[in-house]
Amino acid sequence: MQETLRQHIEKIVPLTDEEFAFVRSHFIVKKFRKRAFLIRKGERVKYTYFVVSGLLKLVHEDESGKEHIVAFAMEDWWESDFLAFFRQTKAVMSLQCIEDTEVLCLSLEDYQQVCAGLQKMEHFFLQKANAGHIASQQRILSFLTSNAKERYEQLLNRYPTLFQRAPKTLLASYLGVSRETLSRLWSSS
Amino acid sequence: MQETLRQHIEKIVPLTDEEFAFVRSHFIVKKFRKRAFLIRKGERVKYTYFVVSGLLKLVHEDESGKEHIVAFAMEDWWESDFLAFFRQTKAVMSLQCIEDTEVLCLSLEDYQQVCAGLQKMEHFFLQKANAGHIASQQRILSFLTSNAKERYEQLLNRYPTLFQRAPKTLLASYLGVSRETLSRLWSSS
DNA sequence: CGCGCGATTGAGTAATTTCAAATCTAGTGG
DNA sequence: CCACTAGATTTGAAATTACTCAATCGCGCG
Repeated sequence: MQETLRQHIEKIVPLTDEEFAFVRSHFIVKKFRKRAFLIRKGERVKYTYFVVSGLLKLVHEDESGKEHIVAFAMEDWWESDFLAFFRQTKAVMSLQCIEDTEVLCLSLEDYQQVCAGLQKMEHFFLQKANAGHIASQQRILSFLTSNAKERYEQLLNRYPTLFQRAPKTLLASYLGVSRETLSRLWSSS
Repeated sequence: MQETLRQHIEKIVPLTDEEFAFVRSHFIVKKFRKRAFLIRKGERVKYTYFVVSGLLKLVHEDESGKEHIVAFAMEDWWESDFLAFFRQTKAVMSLQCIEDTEVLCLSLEDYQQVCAGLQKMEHFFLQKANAGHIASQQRILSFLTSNAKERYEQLLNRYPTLFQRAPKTLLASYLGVSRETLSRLWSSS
């Protein structure tokens, strides 16, 4: 399982065994069952998570109790309520398992120690943060320029397995339309 | 003008005069008139920009020629077509002046040299990238959970000067509604 | 076999868009 | 200082799109 992490990091920065051991020592492994919460809104956000296997949803609940999916997270993704994590405030969103999931957990303190102890890792996280920023901007762009059907196709192109792994209701929530509308768009293509 | 940059950086990492001189030496100053383009879609993206003064829009044009505003950039903001900048590919978006604007330009090579030459600066950019990622996620969240009127109020709360500085058509485009709809929401509050 | 969850379908309603026309405003030249 | 024009904003009305709520369908699991 730690091999997943190592390969993931080495796509960006090569590590010696010793260096990886140092990095690895700051993470702890956790396993969660389907429907379990890694982060609950209102609570403190202890970790940022690297997903080894499984599928998660980052959701925000509005005043009327409706759920909105801000992001999915699958193998090789980092996820958290980043605002709450970095600022050490209460979570605004929840992070919940769609499937049984295994993650590597990194606390803010450990994150800082890894960055401070190994210059390469700060570089790695910079690359990841930039990639995350870019990905979010792409998603904003798709909200502005594409209708729900096009967004649906883009999503499935990028992450074909989601179609099998997540109920359509959740995909609709991610795309920002009702499940009924998604269903209708679906049949009309 | 370079003082603006220094203060901006020192909000996150303190710099000696010498260190700042090193950083500063990698930027070049440019001034643009209202309506001028810093980045044109289809062209190479040479720089990431730090806005010293003025106001910019990052826009994407869809197939039908309609403009969509991905982001505004004002004093103290960093902006670029980051995907194209980091990957050194053709711009998908354009960056254009809404007002006369002064920027500090940083090429990818200089960006890397600054990071490599001064650990603190890599740390600075990491903080900025994380902040940018978080801000984009907040915007996605507002698309999912708020209607156009609420998004409009949130925008004006966060950036009150935009109301004076940008034509309403552009605000509408940023919010993802037609200018007519924005006008109507506006009068009904 | 029947229960329950997810997905679909239908009908009516609400919100948004589009296109067109009317207003308003700031800056310019006379 | 005023009239004029270009750009920005507002308003109106019809058409489209998406939403809600309710009912139905389909399928896997106990």
